[in-house]
Amino acid sequence: MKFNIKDVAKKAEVSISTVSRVINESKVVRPETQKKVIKAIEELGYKPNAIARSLKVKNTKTIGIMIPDISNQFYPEVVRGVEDIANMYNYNIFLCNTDLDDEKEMQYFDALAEKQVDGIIFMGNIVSEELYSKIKFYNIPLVLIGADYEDLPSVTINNTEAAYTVVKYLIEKGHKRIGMITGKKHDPVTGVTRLKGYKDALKESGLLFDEELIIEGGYRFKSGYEAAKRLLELENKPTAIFVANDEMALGVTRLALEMNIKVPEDLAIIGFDNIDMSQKFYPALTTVAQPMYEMGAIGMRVLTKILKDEPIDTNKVLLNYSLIERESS
Amino acid sequence: MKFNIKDVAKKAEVSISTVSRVINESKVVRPETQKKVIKAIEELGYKPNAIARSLKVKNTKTIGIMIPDISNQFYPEVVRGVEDIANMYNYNIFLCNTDLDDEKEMQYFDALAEKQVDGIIFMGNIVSEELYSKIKFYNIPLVLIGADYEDLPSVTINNTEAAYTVVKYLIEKGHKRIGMITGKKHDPVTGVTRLKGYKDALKESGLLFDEELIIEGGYRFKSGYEAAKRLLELENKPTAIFVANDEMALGVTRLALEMNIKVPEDLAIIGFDNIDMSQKFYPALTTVAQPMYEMGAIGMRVLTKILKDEPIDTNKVLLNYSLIERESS
DNA sequence: TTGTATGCGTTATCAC
DNA sequence: GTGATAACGCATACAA
Repeated sequence: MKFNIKDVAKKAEVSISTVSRVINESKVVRPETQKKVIKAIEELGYKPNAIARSLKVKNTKTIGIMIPDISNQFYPEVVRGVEDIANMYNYNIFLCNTDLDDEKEMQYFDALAEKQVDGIIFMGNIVSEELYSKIKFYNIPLVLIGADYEDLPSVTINNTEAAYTVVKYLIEKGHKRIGMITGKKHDPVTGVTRLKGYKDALKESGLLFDEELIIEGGYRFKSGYEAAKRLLELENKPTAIFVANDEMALGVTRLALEMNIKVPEDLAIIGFDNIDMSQKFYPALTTVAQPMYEMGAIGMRVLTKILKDEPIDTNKVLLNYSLIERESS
Repeated sequence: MKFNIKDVAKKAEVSISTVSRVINESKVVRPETQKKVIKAIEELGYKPNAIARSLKVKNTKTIGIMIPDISNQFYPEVVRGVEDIANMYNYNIFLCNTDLDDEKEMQYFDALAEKQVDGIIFMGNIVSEELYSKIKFYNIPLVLIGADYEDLPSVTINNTEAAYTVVKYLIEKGHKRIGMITGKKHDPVTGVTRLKGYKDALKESGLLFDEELIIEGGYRFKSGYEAAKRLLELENKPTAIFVANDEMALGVTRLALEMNIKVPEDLAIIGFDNIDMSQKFYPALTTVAQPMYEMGAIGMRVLTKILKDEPIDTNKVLLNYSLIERESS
């Protein structure tokens, strides 16, 4: 039931080159013969074998996307952006969940390389040196989304500045004790940068930094819930909490609801990411919107340009974030 | 910078067959020569070309997964299940978002077929006849998740029974007027089946069916919100609403919160799916848990069995759902 | 405009 | 235990 180009050639009474030509829409073939061939193709239900083709043409029209975990709220949207653009340019995408695990990242990278992907979209908190040197060695086009490293092409937002904006906004609203639930302290993208923005804003406003108000979170809902509990048990409680991601911020909101704390009157909460649920929660969460779909779409667009050897203006794209004011602040 | 088996052979001073043997861990090769070859491989940083290999061995260790939309709450979890098992058996997966669009489904199917995937995991509300005949014609192993059609292998839950259980539970709690926000009326999996369960429970309890209490929803948050509004504007309001999916049920909850309606005292709400957010929302949502991760994992496991020509007990797997009682009922 | 022949990087069959 | 060599299905340089 599976035919190849030879079968088509025989059926259409032409050579395989001619069949190949009509498949690849070469202009040179006579209309009549083209018709014959197309007829044969349809009658047999023939489909070209992309594997064989790839072997010859040395590209696979396939890219890989490496993300921490598709079942985490944040990533599906960027994957969607990648996919829509990939689809537009006739690429298929390999999905790889790395769980932020170095070893898994290496394994997937190898697998993608062996499967001859034309390029890779990478999301992860850090790029290990080992991975970096592999990327260079095998010379596989790769673009980073949401993180930045060395000379690799990337699309990101300015995290420090965004955090700064948030805290500044809170200060202007009159808050003097502002708590923060951070990402992992050593995480260069959601951890250190956002904390730095927080500190910058405080300093600029002449507020002093109080270590007690900073709690390192673990990104998940529960971790936000528990960090908030600690913050609210302080004698000198914060009147506002800036949380390094929405998932945790929703955990904070949940706790406030349970404890009958009025949001935003008694406690203002601001998150980061603008995940889908942040607007659906009650009260709806004020948050920093990262243009997730766009980050994916633009990342993929950059990749296609690299693949087509088109010149790119910058290989460091910085996208705009925006503070979305909703009910929690 | 890219080497092939020939380069390795030359460097190790053996034939390419020998290199191939060590790569594929054939037992027959002498330890010393094996060492030589491995050394050469490492020195060159050689990676076998999986495309060329596939052409020869006629499998790609690749499967495709077709889902409506990865950025919709429900699917990432099942994709995760698929991926984890796929990974275990050394398969990579092509991700395809179909948006429930027939044409896109066909396009992706063709693309996957051309790329010679070994099998396909399919999620969608219905299987079009055209798609079905293609599946048969090209004879590509495919398993359905969350839906069922003809003789195709599938993994599902008993939707009618689950809906029946929900409504029965509500009736036992004393509710007499129970509203329902359904899926699309013609959707065989979330639409007709769940509505049937609702009707069955009513009938069995001697309650009469009131058309006015049924509203067709559109699956999304907003659609639930608006359907609930209509339900609550009725003179003879329902005291409970059964919603065909969580996303919409959360919309209902949001409305209740805004309208200061006490949940569950004045209005009980029950959803379907047990998406991640349903437990995080306040009040937490009572819902029917579909074992999403398991559906993906088991679906993939069925697929691997088919691919290995192992016997499978049934090609129709029916998984257990469970009613998770939380704060909204 | 069409056909013949070669090779893409592997694996597998057969000798040796 | 190892090495030649013929496929796998296709695209393409070259010949006709």
